[in-house]
Amino acid sequence: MAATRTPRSSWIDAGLRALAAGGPDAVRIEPLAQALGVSKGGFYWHFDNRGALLEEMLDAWERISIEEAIAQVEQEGGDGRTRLRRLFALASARGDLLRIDLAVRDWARRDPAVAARLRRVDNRRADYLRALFGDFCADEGDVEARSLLVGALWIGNHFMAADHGARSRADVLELALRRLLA
Amino acid sequence: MAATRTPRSSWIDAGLRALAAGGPDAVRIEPLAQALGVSKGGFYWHFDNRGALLEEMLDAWERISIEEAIAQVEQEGGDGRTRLRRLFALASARGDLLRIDLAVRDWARRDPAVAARLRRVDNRRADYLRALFGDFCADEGDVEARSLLVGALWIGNHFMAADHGARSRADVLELALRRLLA
DNA sequence: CTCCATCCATACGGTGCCGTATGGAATGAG
DNA sequence: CTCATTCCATACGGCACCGTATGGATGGAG
Repeated sequence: MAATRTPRSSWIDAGLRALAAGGPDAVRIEPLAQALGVSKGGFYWHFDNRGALLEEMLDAWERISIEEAIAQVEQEGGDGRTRLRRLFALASARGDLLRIDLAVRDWARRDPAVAARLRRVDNRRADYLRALFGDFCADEGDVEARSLLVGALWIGNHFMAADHGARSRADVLELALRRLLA
Repeated sequence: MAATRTPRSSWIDAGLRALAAGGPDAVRIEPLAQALGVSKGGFYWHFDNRGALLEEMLDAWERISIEEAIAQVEQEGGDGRTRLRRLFALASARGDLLRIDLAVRDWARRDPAVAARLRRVDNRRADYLRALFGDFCADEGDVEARSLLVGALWIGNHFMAADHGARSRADVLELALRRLLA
């Protein structure tokens, strides 16, 4: 075992940054190498090709996303409502993860393999949401509808650009969230 | 005036198709020409460069989106609730327009000029939503929250991949929509 | 110190696309 | 028919990136 100057993880991290900034088409080897201050020589020692990097980027994203959800579960408690609030706040706080998440979601619309990964992650998150809503909602259909609505609110918020007069987007978001937690 | 074998609109339409299928990076001149069965020779007669095509594509999208909204308004009537239902159904029906819309939304996250256009379109749509919800909602904050929620539901739905057990996505969507129209 | 695994620089050929130049084909006006 | 306008084919130079090949550099194991 010798040293590891620019390990795999460096390439994956840089790739995820590029993905967040410009989508999958922006993940190019030579610019990545330049951003890391090296030449692309080492890249092809770590990875077979560009596709292999994309795969491992998605692996990392999937793992992080699930760990993240588990970390939410194991957070200090509270009832369903307060935990939902904390979840929503934390999900918006990690801006870097959020941007990766949004990029992957758009990517999934074009690539079935990515869509399958997204499905796994979203099913995990949906399970968690169902559990939290189930804490204070009796009807199962209601739980399902509210889970979809908070998910859509969280995602859709970042894909809409409308103004709200005197109110800020955060204000309206708060109003909407309050509706869903009623 | 001579003939117009492959007019501007052909290039714009083809560009919008490519945009819907693969995002802005997928709008390349030479593949577009091949798809149209011509060489790229004519393209550079119509347009200065690739950027000019992207601009005109966005012009067309913006115009269509607003006309589309106006067409909804001038549809045969009904109260706010039924018109909201019709709006939601029609917005999902035009799959080609929907895919362009989603692509533009992701694009807007990276390009401020696109974001400005999206803002114009979304403000128009938000105005319409406000008017419809105002038909049966007294509280103004409630109107604002519901408008954001239906918008987010419509968009977010296409960026989420979760399953819902026995229920189909359409079922849950119906449940969520019913909640918002209550 | 030696040696080997690890990582990097450089150079190369290949590909796909951009934008330009130039000559020509098609089409309606007169 | 004549002719100018409109559109297209082809060829070209340039650029950015991919993936490969090859020869090192670097640093820990022994």
